[in-house]
Amino acid sequence: MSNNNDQDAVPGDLHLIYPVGNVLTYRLSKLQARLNAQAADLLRRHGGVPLAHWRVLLVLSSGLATTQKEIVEVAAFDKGQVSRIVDRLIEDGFLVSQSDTDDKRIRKLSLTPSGKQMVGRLIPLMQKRQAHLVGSFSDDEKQQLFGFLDRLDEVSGKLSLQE
Amino acid sequence: MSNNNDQDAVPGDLHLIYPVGNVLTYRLSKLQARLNAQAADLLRRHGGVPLAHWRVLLVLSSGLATTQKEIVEVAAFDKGQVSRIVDRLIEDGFLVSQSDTDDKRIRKLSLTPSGKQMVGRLIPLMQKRQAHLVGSFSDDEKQQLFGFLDRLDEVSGKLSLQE
DNA sequence: CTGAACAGCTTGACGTGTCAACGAATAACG
DNA sequence: CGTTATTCGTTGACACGTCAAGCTGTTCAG
Repeated sequence: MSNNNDQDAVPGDLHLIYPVGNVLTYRLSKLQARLNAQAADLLRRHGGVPLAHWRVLLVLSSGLATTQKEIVEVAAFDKGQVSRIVDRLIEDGFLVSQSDTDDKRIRKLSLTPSGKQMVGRLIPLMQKRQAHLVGSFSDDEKQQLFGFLDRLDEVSGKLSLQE
Repeated sequence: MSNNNDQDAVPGDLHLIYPVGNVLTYRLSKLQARLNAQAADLLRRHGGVPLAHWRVLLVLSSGLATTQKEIVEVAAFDKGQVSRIVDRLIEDGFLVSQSDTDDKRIRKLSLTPSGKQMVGRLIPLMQKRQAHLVGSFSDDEKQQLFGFLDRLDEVSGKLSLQE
């Protein structure tokens, strides 16, 4: 509270803010960037698809979703993005859709042989990667890490601070 | 390895992969998304700039950088992105650049009064947010969390796994 | 001094993510 | 029934991020 002299606190050369790298959000941001780059690289080198496409394929191949709505629910993706990615995956021959249902809005999605082949080929690599990532963590530590993430998830939603 | 029967392992309905939400990278991805949304929201509601612009302004205001090269080094941003963002910030009147140096390639950047005012106004809010985020963490836990992130940083670089 | 190497920055192309407006189909309500 | 609300999906607009090619200016070898 009391923003009385907030901008008085800004002389010529400013705040001596935290060194950026120590701020949680920057750390997470950078880590995420590196992880994404690593995954994208792995996918690219093995003739795969872009990362976001892969994630959609994975969800579909797992059987947890067969429609775009379900993909959105299961994986918390944006429905617009999913719509476009599904289009691309169909163009690329990895998916097919049948609107056969009695609900004509719905696209029932399924992998083509080519799509299954791609997923089957990449899954072992991606699993190996996951193992590599958490490999140095004991079960206890994993537990703790995920607990921390859970707690951050909670506070990352509500931010009352006045308005 | 031995992809002998990878696609044999892909019947009609597939692998029963991990439930997505338990995979580290998905968790981080989602957390990051929420944190970004929260920050962007805060900035928007207080008449601020887009998140990426804010990050550039913050680095400049901290005195840790006065050129684009330095911004890139300090904050690990992409130089292309920084170039464009700086352009925008100049257009928007938050920054000025002088190429006065004896090296004519360099843009020396500095905040305008308007820029300083904006930063001065938003910094307390963003600090409050950071405090909110790590508020429930004891010093010990913070230590641990950052330790975990460090370890993940390490393994997020090298991925030998054959090729 | 001149040419090759390099440094700072710009630009293009593309992928990722988010939001909001919209269309079409279905469901719900009177 | 028919109107209204809701749902699934599409589309446009924009911000974010990454990579590589290209420019201009500087440095350094010869």
